[in-house]
Amino acid sequence: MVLKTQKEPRFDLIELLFFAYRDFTGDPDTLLTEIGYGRAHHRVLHFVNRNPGLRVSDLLEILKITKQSLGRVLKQLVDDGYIEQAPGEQDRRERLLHTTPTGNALCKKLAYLQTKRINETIAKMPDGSDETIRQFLYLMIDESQRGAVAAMIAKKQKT
Amino acid sequence: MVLKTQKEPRFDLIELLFFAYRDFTGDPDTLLTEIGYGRAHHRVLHFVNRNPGLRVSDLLEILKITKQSLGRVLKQLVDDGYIEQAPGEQDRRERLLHTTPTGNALCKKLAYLQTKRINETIAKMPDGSDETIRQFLYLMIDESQRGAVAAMIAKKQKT
DNA sequence: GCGATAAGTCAACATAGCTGACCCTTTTTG
DNA sequence: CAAAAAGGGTCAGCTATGTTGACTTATCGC
Repeated sequence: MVLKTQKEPRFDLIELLFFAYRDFTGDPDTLLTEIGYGRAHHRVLHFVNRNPGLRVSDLLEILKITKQSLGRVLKQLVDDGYIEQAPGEQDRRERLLHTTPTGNALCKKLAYLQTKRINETIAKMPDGSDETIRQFLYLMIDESQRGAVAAMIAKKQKT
Repeated sequence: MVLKTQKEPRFDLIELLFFAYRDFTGDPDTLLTEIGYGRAHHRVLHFVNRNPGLRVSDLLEILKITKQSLGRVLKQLVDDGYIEQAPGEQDRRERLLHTTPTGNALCKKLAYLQTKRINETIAKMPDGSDETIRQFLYLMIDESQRGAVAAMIAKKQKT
């Protein structure tokens, strides 16, 4: 008897993930385009908003992009008054990042669009689905990264 | 009493989706980079493989990109022998697309990587989670698009 | 004082999207 | 049947976002 090394390809979940993620990011994309920003700006704004006082090098670690790539979008966000930088108190080489009230407002607006889609989806599903979905997505993350993600999510939501 | 228009932002699911999708696409990305391809090639190869005899305009509809953007990657895939084009029998203006055996093999290899992650995840979850996840992802898709996605997934898996 | 670290910057390049303007072939339509 | 429409291809140029590599400045820690 032949021993199969794995079941059939899960084209269903592969394709569902593709289309679901496309539409999930489509909502904010529309708004961002209107103000001349892209998805890169969204990511920076989001993670700075969620981690006030973040160091530049920590942000690079989260986004896994280079200093030069970050530099371009971060400079725009700072110039446009969405993000501010403050020297670290202990270590004055650091530029601790945080959103301005305007930046926070934009971030909330973008999060609202995505939350709306999520809430509308979950409202159509049986009770308890929420936890199953969270668990699935969490376990889809590289094991080495799960701790950091869990820590960020556990933070109080300073909206 | 103030009536809230919505619950708090779902930062947990927003962030889980971001990181899960990043790692989900990271597996094939590594392999693709080795052969000089990007995620754009993967998408074209995947959808042609899943929909043999697809017309170019149908592919544009699925990917929602322009003819010119598609042209670049499609040309490479054809030149490299992963995809072939055949004139339509009824309408000879059409160029019906299908993968070659080599193209199918590459596609399977890439699908294997993603399926592995999915299967390992689901193996850690309670029975029945599978259906909840499928339902969630399906409902996250724009309502107008769901029919087309469901139809594609329902196809027999000619791996 | 000196090497390491945090951050910023300049230049050049690649990928993958876009618009606009054309062309060729084939089908459809008046 | 001639003209319009449709399927597909291609050229040129632009934008967004990622990459390397090299260098500067300020500050920290030993």
